Amino acid sequence: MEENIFDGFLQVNSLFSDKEVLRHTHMPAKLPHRDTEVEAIMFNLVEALKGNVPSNMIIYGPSGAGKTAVINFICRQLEKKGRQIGRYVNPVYVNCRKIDTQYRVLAHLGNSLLEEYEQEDIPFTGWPTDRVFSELVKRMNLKGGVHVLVLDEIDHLVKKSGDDLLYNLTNLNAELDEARCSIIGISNDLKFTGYLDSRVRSRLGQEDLVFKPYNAQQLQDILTERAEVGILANVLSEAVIRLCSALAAQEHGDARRALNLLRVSTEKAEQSGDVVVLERHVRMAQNQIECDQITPAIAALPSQQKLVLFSILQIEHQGLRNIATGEIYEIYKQACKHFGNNILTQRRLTTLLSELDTLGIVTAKTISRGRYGRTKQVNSCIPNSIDAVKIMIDADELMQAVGDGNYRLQSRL
DNA sequence: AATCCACAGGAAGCCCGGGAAC
DNA sequence: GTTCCCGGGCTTCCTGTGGATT
Repeated sequence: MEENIFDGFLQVNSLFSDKEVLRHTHMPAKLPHRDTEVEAIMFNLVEALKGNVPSNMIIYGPSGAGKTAVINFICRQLEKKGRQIGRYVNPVYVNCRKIDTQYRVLAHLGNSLLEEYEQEDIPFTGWPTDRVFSELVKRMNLKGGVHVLVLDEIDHLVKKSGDDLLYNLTNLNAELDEARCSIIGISNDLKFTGYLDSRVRSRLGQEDLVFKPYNAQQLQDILTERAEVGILANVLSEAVIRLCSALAAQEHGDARRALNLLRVSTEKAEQSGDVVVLERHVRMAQNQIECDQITPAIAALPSQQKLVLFSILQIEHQGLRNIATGEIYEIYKQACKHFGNNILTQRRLTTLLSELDTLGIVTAKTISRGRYGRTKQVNSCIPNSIDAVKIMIDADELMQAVGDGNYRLQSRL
């Protein structure tokens, strides 16, 4: 038979029985260690099934604490039950990190109510916002019932574009006569209501719920349960599961991270032709996950942001750490000249720097050096195994300029 | 205790491209 | 076509500030 490059890989015996189960997007039939949270939310949302309006809620908790999973789980059940008993309950989920302006959230909500009425799509731009809003009201009234609006990562939207949207949405019930709605906000930031107008705060935060991060033991339970379904028997030792749980527990109890770790570790074992997962596979997986996250993030950076990162790396290349904003700006200007880019203001650079910080590519801590002023103290956090400069240059036409720039920091000579 | 550095980061506004409405 | 609106990227102008130094 003719040889094919896939042959060797096909013959490898998979260690998985169902890999999907190990993805965080997979919805298990029950959610371990979240009983009280599920109950609290259900207790409120059951009002929708009785024809009343549930209270608005805010749900807090760090990433990977199961907030989104719990809400999605309940919403599915809610919708199903509603259909069974002939009450129209319509949960709509919006991720405010992806859909991050007032206009787009309203348009998304409006378009999710489209199907049966042959209305037009609300265009992604063009209309005045208040027209989108009244169109949304119209459609909700046409549908009737109770609409449960889930706004995930709501703190992100509020920080970016203020609380106008929430002001309007919490006022929705005053505009609706044939339908009712209630709002569930999900936030990573415990202090996020501080950014809200007091009226919005009181209307939105009728009920709060805080998700605590999972501890190592709870993560272990979650992993064990998923592994029973997703991974073949005798592939995993208890020690491996305990290690994955412990590592993820250090990362503020992130269940998503724990699942990834377990899945990738098993993949690593599979690739090395082993039939059991060992501790070293977990270490490999940890590395892999880190690289997988950061490489595309760097490649996808806008050119100007690449130049900022490039400047930081140039300075670090000279063996310096804890770089000040002014120093970065100095090198950044040289880099712009070298690559023939226009130079942005230092104010703009500050913002770009903060964005790199939130992306987790650098850490930028504002410190005071007393008489020598306040500044950000910047360090890159890219693992050594990644050649960030090469990634950026490969991914960007504007950075293909030839020759070595000779970057010098006057201030530290 | 007062000063003062080197910035942080908010506010407003400009310009542009994309699109709707008239 | 003109005129409206949104949002992103950016500049300008500005006020605020922690703590070493005076």
